[in-house]
Amino acid sequence: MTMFMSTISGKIDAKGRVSVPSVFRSAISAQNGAAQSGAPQGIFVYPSFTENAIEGGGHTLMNDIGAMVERLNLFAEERDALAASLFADSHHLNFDPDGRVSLPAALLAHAGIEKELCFVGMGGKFQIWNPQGFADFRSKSRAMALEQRGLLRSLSHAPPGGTDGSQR
Amino acid sequence: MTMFMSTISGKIDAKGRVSVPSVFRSAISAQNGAAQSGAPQGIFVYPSFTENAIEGGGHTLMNDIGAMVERLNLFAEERDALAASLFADSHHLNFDPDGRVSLPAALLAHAGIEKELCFVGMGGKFQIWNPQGFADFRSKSRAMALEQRGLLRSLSHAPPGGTDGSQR
DNA sequence: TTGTTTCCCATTGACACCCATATTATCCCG
DNA sequence: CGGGATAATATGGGTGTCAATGGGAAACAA
Repeated sequence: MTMFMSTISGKIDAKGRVSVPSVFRSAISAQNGAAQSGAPQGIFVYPSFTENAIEGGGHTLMNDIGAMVERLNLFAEERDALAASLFADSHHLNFDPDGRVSLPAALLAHAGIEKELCFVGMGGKFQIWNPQGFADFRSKSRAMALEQRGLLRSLSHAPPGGTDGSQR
Repeated sequence: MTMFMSTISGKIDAKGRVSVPSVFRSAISAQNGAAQSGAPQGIFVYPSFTENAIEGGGHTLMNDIGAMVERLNLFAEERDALAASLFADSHHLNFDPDGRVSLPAALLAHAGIEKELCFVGMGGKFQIWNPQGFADFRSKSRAMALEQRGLLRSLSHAPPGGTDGSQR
């Protein structure tokens, strides 16, 4: 399975375009099953619920979110409300012939992005951050991850590191 | 199963390339199931959480980590933080036709590597160290191992390649 | 018109591929 | 057992290709 990883910085040009890193584009075509030549290529993006960042991914990501909503045992009203809040702020962005997209102004505002930004791989999805904002988030995350090391270790039934127990 | 073992030194050339020792490459193709002709070759690397070293391995290593995150039943916030810590600093590095890779500058900085480095086998994964840093780490490990002699003795019937880290 | 979006092309720079050489390991033969 | 030949690896460097980025021209909207 192909996953989004690494952190790649970029910037928005005078026309509001951003290059989606090529490694991310490959991951997306893998997700979308690049088979269909005429298949609509591009990414889905929406504001992160918990952070000041933009979140995005390929088709499968949006499908998973839809499936999750369906699976929840909610009254029709509640489900509609949830679906609305999930999808209302979501956008499908097409690649231009050079693999660039134009991020909607509302999303840029939510993430506090002016010109500089960075793409952050998170496995099944990715996020787009204001570089400074991500630096802050990262140090917080690292602290949390360290606290959770025991939890991580107990969950990995087949730790790759053998007997030494050190898990990253 | 083939595992990473022994310590091999190398250096970074003017273009930032390093030869991955051939014994490690063999171990990796074994891990990746070299069968697949089109299988993506290369290594996954990320900064060690606990040491000033780079850590790496084959596909299975990253798959295990991904599966681990999937299995976590956390609040979105915690999960994102964890995923960011795990994936944002991870990189997939392709081999050039001669088995070399280019280590990202951020990782080199984390490990304090300029030109000289050494690959250290750790069973299911390996580490890349600044040679001096590893020497220091090893003497510390040895001291610790001595203190734990009782523990070692109780493990003496375990498979070789244990926790003492002595190689070469 | 004016502004916005989409496509296309040009430049730059990084990286991948290829080849050449040096060093080491392995094996065969004398 | 030693010498030499052969293969495999490590390392250095030249060059072509591709990704990123900026800007211009054509389609489209208001």
